[in-house]
Amino acid sequence: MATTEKNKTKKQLIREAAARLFRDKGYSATSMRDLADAVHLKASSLYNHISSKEEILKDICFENAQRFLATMEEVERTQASATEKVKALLRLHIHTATEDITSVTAFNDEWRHLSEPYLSEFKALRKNYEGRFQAIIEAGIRSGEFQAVEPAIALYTLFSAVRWLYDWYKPGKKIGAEALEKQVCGLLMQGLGRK
Amino acid sequence: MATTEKNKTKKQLIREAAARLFRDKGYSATSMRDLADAVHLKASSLYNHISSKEEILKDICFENAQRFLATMEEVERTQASATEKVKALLRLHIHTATEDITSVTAFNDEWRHLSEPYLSEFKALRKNYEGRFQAIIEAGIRSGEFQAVEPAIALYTLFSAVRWLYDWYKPGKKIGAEALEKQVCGLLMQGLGRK
DNA sequence: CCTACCGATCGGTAGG
DNA sequence: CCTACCGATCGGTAGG
Repeated sequence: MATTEKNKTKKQLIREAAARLFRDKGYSATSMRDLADAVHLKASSLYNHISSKEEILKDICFENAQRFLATMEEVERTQASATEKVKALLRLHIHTATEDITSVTAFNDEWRHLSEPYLSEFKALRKNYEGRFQAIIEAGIRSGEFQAVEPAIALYTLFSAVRWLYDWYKPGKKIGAEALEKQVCGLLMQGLGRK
Repeated sequence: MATTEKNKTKKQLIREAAARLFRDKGYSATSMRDLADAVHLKASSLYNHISSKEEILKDICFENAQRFLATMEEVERTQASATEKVKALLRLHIHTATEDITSVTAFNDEWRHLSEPYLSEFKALRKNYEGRFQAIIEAGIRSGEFQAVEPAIALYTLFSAVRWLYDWYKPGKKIGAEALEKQVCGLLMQGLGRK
């Protein structure tokens, strides 16, 4: 029905405006009045499209978690080397950080404002993803592709190394998306020092 | 006077409890009642020691900024190679993240809740530090010590690569502070891939 | 250091 | 989709 379609669109608009506000001010400092202003509604009208502030956060967090896990599944199924697998995941992180406004919320700390049982559920998904990422790193160390680092340290260093992108990479930047991925991957895989 | 000494101590206790709460819940989600509970006072009694919630944030942010700039000054004065300078700064970041509870607030995004003119002032200090860090990276590229990466990309990658430490490095961990610094520095300078 | 309390703002609902 | 409004909670003050 047309009404359903329209509602869906509006809900999507609200969600994206919310993601932008959560990124800029944080979840707690974003009021429903702020969000309403951003989509040119009164606060009470938001509730025709969403059921609560937390629902927005929850949807954003879990949608992103599912997307990352789906890519992990794909990467695991390939017969690529550990190096190629890590690079593929890094590219996913970089690409998402620069292209999807909602990903920042899900990965740069706002998920902690989820209440139970969502908080535990989200943390479990996150831990699952991290564990599988770490397994790839461990396989790479065993195969001799990677240096003999502590896998957990490597995992979290890679993870957070790309966390600045969301507020640095603006459309106006001279560097292209591909060049950015190449530089960051290169830096993390080869290091800053010259060979 | 004894009273002054006592007040100072209590103020320090409040500040540390605040830093812990800001880290765990974020600045906005931390209420003065939360903070009062943490130091076993009523909310109104906090105001005998501090003048506002934002004052605590402001003090934490600027104190950390000054400390980082002071170390930058020291590092710049040495005649060390770019590699040694970058390592010294990385060690500062790693050490601070694991040892000083207040540093998280200043560097992991809570500073954005400062109001003007403090916000602009803090951002200027931050930009100053980043510019000087980037100059060291540029010198290292010119001298041939570093790969020919985009300096800004290298800067922010190093910067955020250590941002996970504050919630991972707990006293119970088996890895020592020195080993941690060595591993993270090694990873960022040499990369994950084997030579 | 506390009790008592302030106006402002919060997320959300009622009712049309 | 709006006006009108709810109880709860916010940062902070008065006064002792």
